[in-house]
Amino acid sequence: MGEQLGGLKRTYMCGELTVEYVGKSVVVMGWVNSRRDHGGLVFIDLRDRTGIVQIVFSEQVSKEAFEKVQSVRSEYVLAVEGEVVKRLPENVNSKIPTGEIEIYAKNLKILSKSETPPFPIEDRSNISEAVRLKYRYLDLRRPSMQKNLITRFKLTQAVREFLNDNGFIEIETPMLIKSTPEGARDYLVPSRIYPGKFYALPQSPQIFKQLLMIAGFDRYYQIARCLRDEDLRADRQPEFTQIDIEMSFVEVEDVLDINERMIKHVFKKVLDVDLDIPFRRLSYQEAMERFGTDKPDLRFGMELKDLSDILRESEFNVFKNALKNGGSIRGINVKGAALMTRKQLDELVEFAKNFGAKGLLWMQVLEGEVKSPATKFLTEGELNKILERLEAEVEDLLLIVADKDEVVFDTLGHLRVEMAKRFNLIDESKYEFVWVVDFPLLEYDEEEKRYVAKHHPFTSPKDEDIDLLEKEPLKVRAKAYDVVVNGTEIGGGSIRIHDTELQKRMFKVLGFSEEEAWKKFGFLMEAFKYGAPPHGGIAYGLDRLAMIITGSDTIRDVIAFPKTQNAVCLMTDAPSEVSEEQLKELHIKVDL
RNA sequence: GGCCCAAUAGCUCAGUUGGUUAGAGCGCCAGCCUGUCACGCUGGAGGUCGAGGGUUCAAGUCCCUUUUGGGUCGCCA
Repeated sequence: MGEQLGGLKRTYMCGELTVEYVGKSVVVMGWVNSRRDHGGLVFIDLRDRTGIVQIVFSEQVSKEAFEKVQSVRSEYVLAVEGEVVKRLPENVNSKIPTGEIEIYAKNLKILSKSETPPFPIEDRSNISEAVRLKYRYLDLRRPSMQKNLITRFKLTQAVREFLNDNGFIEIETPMLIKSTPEGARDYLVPSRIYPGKFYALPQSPQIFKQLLMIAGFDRYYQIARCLRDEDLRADRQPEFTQIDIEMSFVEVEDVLDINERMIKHVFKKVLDVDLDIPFRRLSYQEAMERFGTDKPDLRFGMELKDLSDILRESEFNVFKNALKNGGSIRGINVKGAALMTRKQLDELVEFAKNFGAKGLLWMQVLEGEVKSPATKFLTEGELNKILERLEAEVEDLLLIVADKDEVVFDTLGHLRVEMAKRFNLIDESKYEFVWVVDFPLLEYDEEEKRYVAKHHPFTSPKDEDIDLLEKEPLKVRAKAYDVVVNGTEIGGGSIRIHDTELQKRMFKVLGFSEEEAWKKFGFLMEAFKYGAPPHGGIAYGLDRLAMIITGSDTIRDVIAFPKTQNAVCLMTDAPSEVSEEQLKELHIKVDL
């Protein structure tokens, strides 16, 4: 059994001891990072969240402590009382901040023993995700994970600081809410009191924040947990956190402006990075045409170029069909990549097919010739114009896709990023922010055979496009915006509809009958009747933002207890079966 | 739901064309060591090769099924 503290007080954290403390009697507490036993002399590196300090045990200092330390092993929890001593110059460890001093141990308490941990508690070993998640509390003991969670904390502090100073009020909204159509699959919670009825867990506080605006809170924020029952990715967890913000009496520019200032504040506070504001702005249309995506990575060029006009008269069937079907022909220029092998090129074609492209046309621009499966189908004039349009030079690789616009953009957009990664074109030290604005309000859902909201059904159309709502729904642009950094969408929002009539028209376009709309969103429509201010806001993916700021590859590394790709918690084994009694109480029969 | 990668000692991995008793580094255990800090030296323990089935004289290795972890497309307003 471990010893009790017995009144012993910690006086310093391990990482804060420096030469300034030489001569002081101190008490430190922490975990054994490592033990180096030299027989007559034992070194222990003691670790807490602030760092590591070396403790020296020898018979001369304390026979009792020296004898006690013989049994100490990795990850034992110790309290050490001793004197801070300056190390001899030849013994200084310049790799750690406390490396100029050490503690001569006079008194040792073994507060807790530890079995040998399943993996070493250090940053340099890369342990499989499964083992890390099963022993998450040990994984979180590693310095890099501690740093990540502390950075995340600083991030939320900086956000709160800014919003508090700018008149925003933090308000909580319910977790047990009404299930509404549209959007992601809900997590459901059965009601015990009302057999057969369910609450939903919120996908976001969207409707509640709008109701808070109607209630007159004017500026609201919340760091809110959101839940969506959809398939996971490196940057998606079933539960995640949003920085949720809403403001009254504002237009698009007002929202963008205050958010730029907030992001600038946060980056300064957390990373000491000075961002230039205002951020660049791109319309959705322009983002798609130049980068093939609505979340462009602006740290490098390689922009898409439209070749349709050049190939208008082409006899090549691939081009002809694409244009005939209302599509386009576009390409990118991968500088200096011409010398790829045939196998690598074939792999690129396969890569392109992932995004629905039927093929990918490559052109190797070589000294005096262009190697490509397409050259024989092109006139010399066409070829030269393509080279000119893509600013091709010797050793460049041109990649061309002809298809529906949607497929062309998606394929080239992904190829652009993939090639930039392969050829190391990305400056990792940069933060390239951009607002993508003027999103389409609606898109057509082939499965459901109806229009669906691209953002959400409360998003306001642009004033000048309102009249197109019924006539040409796909042409209506929204007062919606996303903030993108380095190719990752970290936040998005919109100015909302605050008018009952317009909201009704919107529901109608979405294919809801009056009754349906009223049944699902009646409380909101009702609220609109009593004086709704113009309002809008934004929501950030806090986890993604933390991922960017810490330079992590996955949001799991900035979440204390994440789930696997199959939405399982390996530590607690959730989800799990529940007792018959629990099910009975909820009037639920499991049908497997 | 589709596609791709991985699974061998506690951890990270190697294991050739199917062929003797499955290896390495780290960790662990024991002994030695008063200046290490990825301590060192000597010795030792440790394996259901993810699981099931098949082919074969013989399977970690080939085939099928399956489970788990990861990546990705669909999906995620």
